[in-house]
Amino acid sequence: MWLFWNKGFHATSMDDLVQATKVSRGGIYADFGGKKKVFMACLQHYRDNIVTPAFSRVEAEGADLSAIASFFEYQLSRMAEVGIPGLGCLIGNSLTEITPHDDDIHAAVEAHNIHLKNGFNTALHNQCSAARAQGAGGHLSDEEIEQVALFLVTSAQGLWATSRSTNDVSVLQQYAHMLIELVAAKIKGARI
Amino acid sequence: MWLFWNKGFHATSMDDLVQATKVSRGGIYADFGGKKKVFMACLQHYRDNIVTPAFSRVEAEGADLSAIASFFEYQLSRMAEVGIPGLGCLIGNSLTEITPHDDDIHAAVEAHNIHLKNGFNTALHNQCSAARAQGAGGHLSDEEIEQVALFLVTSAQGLWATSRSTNDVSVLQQYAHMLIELVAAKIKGARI
DNA sequence: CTTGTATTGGAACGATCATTCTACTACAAG
DNA sequence: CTTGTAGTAGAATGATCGTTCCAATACAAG
Repeated sequence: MWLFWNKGFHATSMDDLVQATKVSRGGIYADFGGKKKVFMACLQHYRDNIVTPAFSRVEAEGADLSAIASFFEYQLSRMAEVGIPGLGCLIGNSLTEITPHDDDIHAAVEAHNIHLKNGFNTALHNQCSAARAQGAGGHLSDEEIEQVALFLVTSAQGLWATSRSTNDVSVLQQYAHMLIELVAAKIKGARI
Repeated sequence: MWLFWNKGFHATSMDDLVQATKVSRGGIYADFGGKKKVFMACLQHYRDNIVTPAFSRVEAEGADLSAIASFFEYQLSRMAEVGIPGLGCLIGNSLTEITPHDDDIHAAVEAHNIHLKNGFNTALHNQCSAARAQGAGGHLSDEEIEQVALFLVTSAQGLWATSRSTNDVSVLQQYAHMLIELVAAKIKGARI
């Protein structure tokens, strides 16, 4: 998976996979059936083992905007850990490299985006409810909240994309902080 | 250029280029010297003929936030024109596909990002000056303005990336509108 | 018409690609 | 030990890749 994550689909050869996995050529074809099948399995593995644990804080019961902030900060810590420029997001990378030309992968990417959107959506609802309870704004319609959720999904794509080219982590940190700050302002109902 | 823009570097073959450009194999090698050279020339051509004209409204004398909004709206109109999912941004696509593995292309991407950041930066300065003159906020430090400019660059990457996978233009439109709205609020100095 | 100069289409080359196939090995079960 | 099963390494294959090369063509200059 790390190979696809780092180099992309086209630039990763079966030889690379054999060498990296220590699994024989025959074994890979017996287990998966082809390069694209391996890639699809990696996408699933990525969602299960990378995205879901990281996103769990947003999907937790009662998660609010601070959980969303925590999610982005976790991404940043991972980026700093791995080094910058880094891997970005496997699904985000696939999105630009092959999504327009392959329906299967397109579907996987779409499912992932909807997954993120739904998580953000409920957390934003919680945040708005809490804000209203405290008289601190939170007066957003369901439609507005969904728009903010979609805004966060696209923003995450921007963050991941940029993490593959910049060599300055602080740029990404400032981006994430400003993102949360602006969304918080939107929820508080700062006059716009 | 359209081939690279649509399919990416690795998925575009010299045969594709020969067929698309109606230029003979020998001609391409005589004029450029190799596939990567062609690609670099395409990057330059893209910056000169696509990015610069579109970005001119942001770089125009006295451009302000409305010019930035106009830039994003122009991007959206192009996307709607070409169809969604679309091409995204050639440089944004290259960023995720090959930037971490090729110094030359990395440098070209960085130069492009700095180009955008500087344009946004001066436009934001203008907007802040105008806001202060009208007593409508605009009290951002130079450092804050630069952060907002970088925020816009990364946001643009997110918009372009998403435009390659979604088939709903309205999602992108709402993203752009919210982006401008949030930045406008930030500049007005909405209590955050 | 005869040159000189580009530019062409396409063959040819070696490298690499994804995929298939064929021995060969390891090892548990009987 | 024999047998069955699973997994191994790696050769073989046909396709495609980027690149080089060359004979044929086009065409302006003389």
